[in-house]
Amino acid sequence: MPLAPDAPTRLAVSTVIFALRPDHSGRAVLWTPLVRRTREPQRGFWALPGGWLPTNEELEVAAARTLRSTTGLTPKYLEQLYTFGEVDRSPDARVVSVVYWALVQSDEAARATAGPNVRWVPADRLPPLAFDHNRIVEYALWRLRNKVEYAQIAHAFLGETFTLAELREVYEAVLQRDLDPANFRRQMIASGRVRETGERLAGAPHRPPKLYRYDTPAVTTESHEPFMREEPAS
Amino acid sequence: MPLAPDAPTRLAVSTVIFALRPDHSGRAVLWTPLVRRTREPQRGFWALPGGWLPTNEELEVAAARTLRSTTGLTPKYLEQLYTFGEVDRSPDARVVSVVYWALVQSDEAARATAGPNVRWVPADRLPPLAFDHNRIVEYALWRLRNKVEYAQIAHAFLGETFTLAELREVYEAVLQRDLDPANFRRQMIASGRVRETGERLAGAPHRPPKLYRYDTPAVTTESHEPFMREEPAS
DNA sequence: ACAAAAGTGTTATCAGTACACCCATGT
DNA sequence: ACATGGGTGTACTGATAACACTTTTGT
Repeated sequence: MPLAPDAPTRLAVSTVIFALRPDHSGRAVLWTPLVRRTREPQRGFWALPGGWLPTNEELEVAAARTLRSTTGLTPKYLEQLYTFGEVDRSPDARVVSVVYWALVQSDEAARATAGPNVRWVPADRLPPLAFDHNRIVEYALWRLRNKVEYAQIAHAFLGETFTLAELREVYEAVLQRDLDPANFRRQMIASGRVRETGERLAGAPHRPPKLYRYDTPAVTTESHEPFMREEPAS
Repeated sequence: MPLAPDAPTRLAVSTVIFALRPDHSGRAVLWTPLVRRTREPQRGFWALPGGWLPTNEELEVAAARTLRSTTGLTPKYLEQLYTFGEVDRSPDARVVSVVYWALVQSDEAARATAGPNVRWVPADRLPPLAFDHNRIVEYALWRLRNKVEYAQIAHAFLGETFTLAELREVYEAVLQRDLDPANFRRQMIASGRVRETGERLAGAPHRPPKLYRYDTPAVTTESHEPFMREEPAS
């Protein structure tokens, strides 16, 4: 069905959400929550959480609001990903989607409500999604894997304090390869991304590891993104 | 003036254009063309080329079209930059702008029409622009400077063939620092980004340099962006 | 004592950098 | 011949990677 040239273009906001969950073997892997479409077009298909952009709401706020109302989650990291606007990406109307990507803490993801219209799936084994959402998740995954190597975002999957083994587990899950514990430790400490809390995590049948916290970079050199936010709007 | 919640949100496409031009001392520096606003709001201010998104036109095509119709230029590289949508970025209505950035060849920039409503300015010494366009250009500059270090975009400023000195001049202009000619040569050749044409550039009072051309990477490993285009729509 | 993970030390390799030096051309 | 930029050689340095080894806990 060709679009009338004067038909309005609709503006939507969607978010690709990532969280770490153990897979069947206990290893942490990336999962993403999807919502079932309850109306046409593409009714019944799984899709990214999102919605139309209200005239008086900021893009990032709309992203945080829609993902919370559909999945119950509050992201610890939220960043604009890309704007998808192909003329034919939705069958009925011209829809331009400003897509964000978000990271949520693992324990929040664990207690997340997964009702009949919310489903968590491994991020790299998606079912066929509505519209062009498969491609969007793949791009978000690519961005996450890229960005985790140079930016301080891995701690967004973790709580306030964490051990270096936990942090390394995040990197390994995202990058899908094992990292040398010794070298990882030195790199993290040298990077100044983390700081010791002075406490240790006891209880395991081995030497208790030190606990670290994310170290807000004081006045480091040039940020990686001029207008990056530390905390998402919510 | 507060916006009515049901007022429509308008969708615009704009482009930050970069080209290299010699400054007063003959060194190449980045310039960008601006267009004068001929209607309210912000009439008389200089702004990025752009326009409203037609319902049946692709985003990237709209970017290429509006920049050609206002500046007469055809970009050699065109990529989405970011979507700016703050509620108050335009005084009268909610305007969401999908912004692209473009690189144009130097000789095309040289013969570009610079009428009374088109003005070229050095990219890092902008006058006060309309809306949030200063911030947008700064972000585009940051992206360009970042991306030139890992992606094969520098040749977009040059013609079909070029010497390594010309290519180095591009890098030096973008990065604003001198590069060692010997090391630059080795890095470029080792990267596989360029290939010898077999020809040389004679006529100068010194050893004639070899001419190179951009080497389309055959089946290199993982691209830097899953859905990057090699050629812009136009 | 032992298993297991935390944490340290040491070395090899590689990319980036600095800079000395030779090469080939037009004047 | 000589000035000028093209082009090659080489040595230094810092980051990464590989892996042997020591430390500290619960059982």
